[in-house]
Amino acid sequence: MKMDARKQQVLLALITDFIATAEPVGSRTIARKYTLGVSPATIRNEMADLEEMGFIEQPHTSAGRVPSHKGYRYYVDFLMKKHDLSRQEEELISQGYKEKVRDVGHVIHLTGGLLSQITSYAAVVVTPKPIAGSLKHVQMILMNPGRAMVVVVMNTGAVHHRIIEVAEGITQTDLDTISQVFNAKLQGQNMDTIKLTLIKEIYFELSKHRNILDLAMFLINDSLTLEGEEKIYLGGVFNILNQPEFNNVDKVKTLLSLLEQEDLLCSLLERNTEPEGVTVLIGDEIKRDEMKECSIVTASYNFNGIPLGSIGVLGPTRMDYARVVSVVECMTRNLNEALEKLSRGWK
Amino acid sequence: MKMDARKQQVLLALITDFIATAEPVGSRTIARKYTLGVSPATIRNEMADLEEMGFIEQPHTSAGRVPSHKGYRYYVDFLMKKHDLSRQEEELISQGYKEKVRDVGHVIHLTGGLLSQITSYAAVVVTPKPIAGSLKHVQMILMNPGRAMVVVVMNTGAVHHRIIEVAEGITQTDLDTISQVFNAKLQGQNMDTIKLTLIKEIYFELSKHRNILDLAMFLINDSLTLEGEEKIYLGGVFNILNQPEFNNVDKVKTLLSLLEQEDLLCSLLERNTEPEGVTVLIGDEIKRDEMKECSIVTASYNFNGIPLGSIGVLGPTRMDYARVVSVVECMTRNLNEALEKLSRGWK
DNA sequence: GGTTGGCACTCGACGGCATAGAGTGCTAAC
DNA sequence: GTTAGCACTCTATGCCGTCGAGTGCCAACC
Repeated sequence: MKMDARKQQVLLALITDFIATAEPVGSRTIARKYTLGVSPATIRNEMADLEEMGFIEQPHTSAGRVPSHKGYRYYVDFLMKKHDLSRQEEELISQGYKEKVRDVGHVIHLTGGLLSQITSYAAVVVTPKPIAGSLKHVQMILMNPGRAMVVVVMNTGAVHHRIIEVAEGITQTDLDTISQVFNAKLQGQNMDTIKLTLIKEIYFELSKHRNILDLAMFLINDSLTLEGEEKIYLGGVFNILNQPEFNNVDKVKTLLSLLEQEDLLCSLLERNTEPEGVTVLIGDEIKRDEMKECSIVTASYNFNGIPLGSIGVLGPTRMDYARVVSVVECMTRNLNEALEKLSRGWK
Repeated sequence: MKMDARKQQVLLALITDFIATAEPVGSRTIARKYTLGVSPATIRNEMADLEEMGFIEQPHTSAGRVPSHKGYRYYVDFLMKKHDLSRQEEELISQGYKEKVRDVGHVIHLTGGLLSQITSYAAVVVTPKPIAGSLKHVQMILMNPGRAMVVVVMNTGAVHHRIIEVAEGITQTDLDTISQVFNAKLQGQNMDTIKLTLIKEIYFELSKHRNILDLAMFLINDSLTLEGEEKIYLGGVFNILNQPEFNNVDKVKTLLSLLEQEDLLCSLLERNTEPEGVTVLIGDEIKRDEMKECSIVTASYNFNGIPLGSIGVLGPTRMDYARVVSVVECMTRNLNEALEKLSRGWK
């Protein structure tokens, strides 16, 4: 069987209607609401074909049709017309970013809030990976004998810190020395370079301070590997409870228990394959049984061309893809700009 | 009408049973399951009295009785027997804190996770207020012309940072000078003292650097007032969806939308009046209509005797108060110890 | 050959009804 | 003061019949 223009029209009408109403769509409804110029009987025939092709399915014999995941996929790839955001929405977004921006974490939070507010679905935003960006400043502070705090500032504006154990004899002066060497040698380098090529150089430089050499090595190997420190912003979860597909407490429960596993959420968001642009994952494409009735729309945001993290929207498979994709695109642009501003200064 | 010993027995039995089963409790049930030595008819009479006194109520004529908020309050204040935690639970908690502790934020996260896991309700933990504790180190880093990052490290191990705008002409050397003065003058002071008494001193000290004086003043007034920066850990929300009182999606929705308002949650947790020990807020005592079917058990944790923040458990009014109070007490103790360790070093 | 109207059939949603069961309050007896 | 008995109330449950939306198929039509 071949997909022709009229089948596309019917599929488009059906999905559009289902997204709007959440009710199975019958042939009569399509004939009445969408002017295809044919009778319900004809549409019934087309629908039977579409069902055979796997694009739509029937919850039960005497109900209308509902899009399948394959149907949504076809819709997103070929049929969907992105409509531009309304004046009002554009306004809301740029207004949100007008606010005085304090730091990266703040911007992330802001973005998540806006995203869920505008789309009425749940928003997920992953904060920058520490390895992204380059090192701006390292400072070590002796908290009390045997314990020091390492503070690392990245050029992205992200600040990471960690408490480490040091030998009892180490003084703040020793730590200052190390900090200075680190700053001199490592400033402006990105994390990969730091780990791979510069260990030797520092080793040499610090050899005159034999007593603190071990500490320095320890620092490089342990403290600066700040991996697994991504944080996540999750907001607007109550939004998706407004969706009729979540009027069942059990479904809400499985979804919520999944959303509380931050690391899992991170890995989901990082599956956006396209470097530029928006990725849409529909239903079982997420490869998680608990989310087979959900879809995720993600995009990654950049800083100086390096992908820092991702933003995403999570909703039911019956999500308004056209709108959400537009919003995510727009938000990514705004976020990139905001980060740019944050790093370069305003005027 | 006067509360006598037998009325107390009946009330205790009724509340115990209701907490366990979530079903209205009838006179027959109490007579059968709890050996009070009297017949159902007598219990019926006592129950009629208790209802008149406002401790219990009837959902409808032909149902058993259910505790009122007043009843729970009486239970918590006078009847409840705290049972010690089981060997297994104690184990679980201390095991959780065995893990290598990285920083304050990490401990907070850990605590929240354990709390929700053990109680099977939702856990809320407020991170330390920046004003608590004393200043350990200030560092200013020029990010690019006109923008600097201020990093403040507290003796509690908390690290706060913020980006500020500075005059274009300011160099890193200028910032180092300011940082040095700040550190010399402010180290070991708490935030209140800093704000109130030391401005003058620094003003004097820096007067030789006229050009950066304005910046210094700005910093003190703006950047160091890190208020409103409390973060919150919220976990185990899906737990309370297991409670039968939340099998209605509407209730879940109102609760969730409330829980997403972090500032509101903070203010709820900070209502724990008793400086030492556990505070229980029952139903409408929370003074929030959306939470009139919830209770909150909170306690505040300390560092060197200063209250830093609060931990809390949120569940339905039909919560197992005895158990939760014990757990919160135990967790507070453990958290205090962990913070102590974090600040003093292990051995 | 594609399109259309007609018709029988299917299946879930909804409302009414009867029944069962739990629990109470009252009364009279102990 | 306590207890047993009894009539009464109210909800939950399950069963049915009806209604309506929607389909699939068939025959007629352009």
